[in-house]
Amino acid sequence: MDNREIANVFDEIADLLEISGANFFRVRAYRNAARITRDHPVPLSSLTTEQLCELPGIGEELAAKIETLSSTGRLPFLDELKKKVPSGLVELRSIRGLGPKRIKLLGELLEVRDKEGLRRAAEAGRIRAVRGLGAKLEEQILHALAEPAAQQEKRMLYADAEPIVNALLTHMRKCRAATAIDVAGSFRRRRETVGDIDVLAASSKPQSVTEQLRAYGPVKEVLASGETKTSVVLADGLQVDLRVVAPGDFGAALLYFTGSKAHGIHLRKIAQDRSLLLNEYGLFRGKKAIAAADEKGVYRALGLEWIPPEIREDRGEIEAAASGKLPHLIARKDLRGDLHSHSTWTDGRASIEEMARGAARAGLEYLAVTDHSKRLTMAHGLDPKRLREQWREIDRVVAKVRGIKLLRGIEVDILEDGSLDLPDDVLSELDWVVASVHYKIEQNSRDLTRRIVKAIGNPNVDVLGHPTGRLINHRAPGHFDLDEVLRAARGEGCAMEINSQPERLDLDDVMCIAAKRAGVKMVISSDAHHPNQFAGLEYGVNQARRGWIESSDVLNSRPLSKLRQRSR
DNA sequence: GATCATACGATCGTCACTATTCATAGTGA
Repeated sequence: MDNREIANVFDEIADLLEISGANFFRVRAYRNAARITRDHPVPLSSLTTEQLCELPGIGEELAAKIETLSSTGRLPFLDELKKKVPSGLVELRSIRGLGPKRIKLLGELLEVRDKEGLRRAAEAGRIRAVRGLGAKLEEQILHALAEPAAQQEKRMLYADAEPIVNALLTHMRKCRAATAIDVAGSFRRRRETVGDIDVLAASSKPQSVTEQLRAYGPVKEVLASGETKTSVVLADGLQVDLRVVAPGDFGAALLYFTGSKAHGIHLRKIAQDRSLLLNEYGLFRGKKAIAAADEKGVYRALGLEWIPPEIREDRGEIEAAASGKLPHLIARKDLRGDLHSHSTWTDGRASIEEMARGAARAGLEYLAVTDHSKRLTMAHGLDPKRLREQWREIDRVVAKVRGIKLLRGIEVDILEDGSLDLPDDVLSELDWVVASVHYKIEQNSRDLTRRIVKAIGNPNVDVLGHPTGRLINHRAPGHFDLDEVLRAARGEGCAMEINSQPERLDLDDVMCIAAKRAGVKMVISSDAHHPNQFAGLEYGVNQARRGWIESSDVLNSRPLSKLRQRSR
């Protein structure tokens, strides 16, 4: 089992323990372990018991469970737990108003086992009869059960949320009573998906700000609305949480609501160690606020440099900030070129000339035209003959379009046995070769690892394209031994792509950290199929920043002359 | 379940909002 799978087991245990009424802190220990496991850049199966116990939050008990899972892929403890708790109860957590206590109660008193049982109980009016519950909750439950299932769970892609957030902020900023309006939460941390939108306002008249949100056109439903806190649901299903604080508290509140949760908890612990109290209103010594108005001031008062939101995940950034060793995260302006793009020669929607002009408009100095190879028949992949014809077209565009250099490239398919879809003599004539897996990605880990390592070993290959092949919310990442692939990439001087397509963002943040540790260079690519997709490089940069990536880690932050000088 | 450290047993983040029991428990963030 790899780290992700172990993390999923710990989350499952936490879910089951929670509704079986276990100690709250025991549940939290499992959730914490899940996070640590998921975030760890090295396979836990490669660590000794002592090394596992050194991880903060992992003790003897959890270390033993990690070892059992790594070696056998099973955990008797989980199997036992599953026998005791009906699995249908877990999904009731997605219903607003139902937490562990009430679910346990419903299970015991009304013999509810799943959503269907809950529906029957609610329709029969048996929920309102339970002491502590009432008619309001019963209505709320029926309302939630009537929602289409698809809308309930999925997190929205960052790129899809972006225009919604921008429109919302524009509306909120029209409110005169607010001196500042900003977005916090996972959106501010630039996570690849967002669950809800946290909006923070500074105002001495919270009522006016609350009214501004409630009057927003797209608001479909008001979930809760108090003096300083309001939650609404927009027509597209996205939840918005508004918090209003006094202008003097804005920095502390922004820090608090940006999260992540783990980052905040760690900061508050540092505050405690210094006999201070940190909450959303400020950093206090006794009753005296020593910092609150701006984020930088709060970090400074805790002895820390300001930490960019993208890396606030408690993955070592606080220790780095304490010792002045924060990374200088890459920015969009650092990118000088784009090394993955398509044209109408295969599945792109614009000509090479249009793509070249679009790249120039996006401020890029060079662009690799990397259409598909012949195996990808549905994209009309190129064979050697058509590829050579394409070079003449590239030469024609180079002569015509100023301000951008074009590279002859290919996105060559990695075939099932790890060989490439074009002969070496053709590949060796190209300026830039992206090698990608496009089919049979679901093969077992051993075969997929061998396949990728073999492709990386071809000296013509410059970068591994969208390494895991995942599509967020649609296709799970391919299963391979990341360590082994990174070792091969390091040895062969092959880079890893960070694909900027919003549903790919592949490598993900944790894998970026692993690649950097392994000494592998990266390439942030648009994979643009249309000129308007060069703007999407921003999403790849976001992901890279979340993965602690600096300009020096990224090949296409170099000028073209330096890119070509790299040694293999 | 992990961590700290009067080395066994206490502590683990904090706060707003809602519903119902109208002072408190549960939830959600």
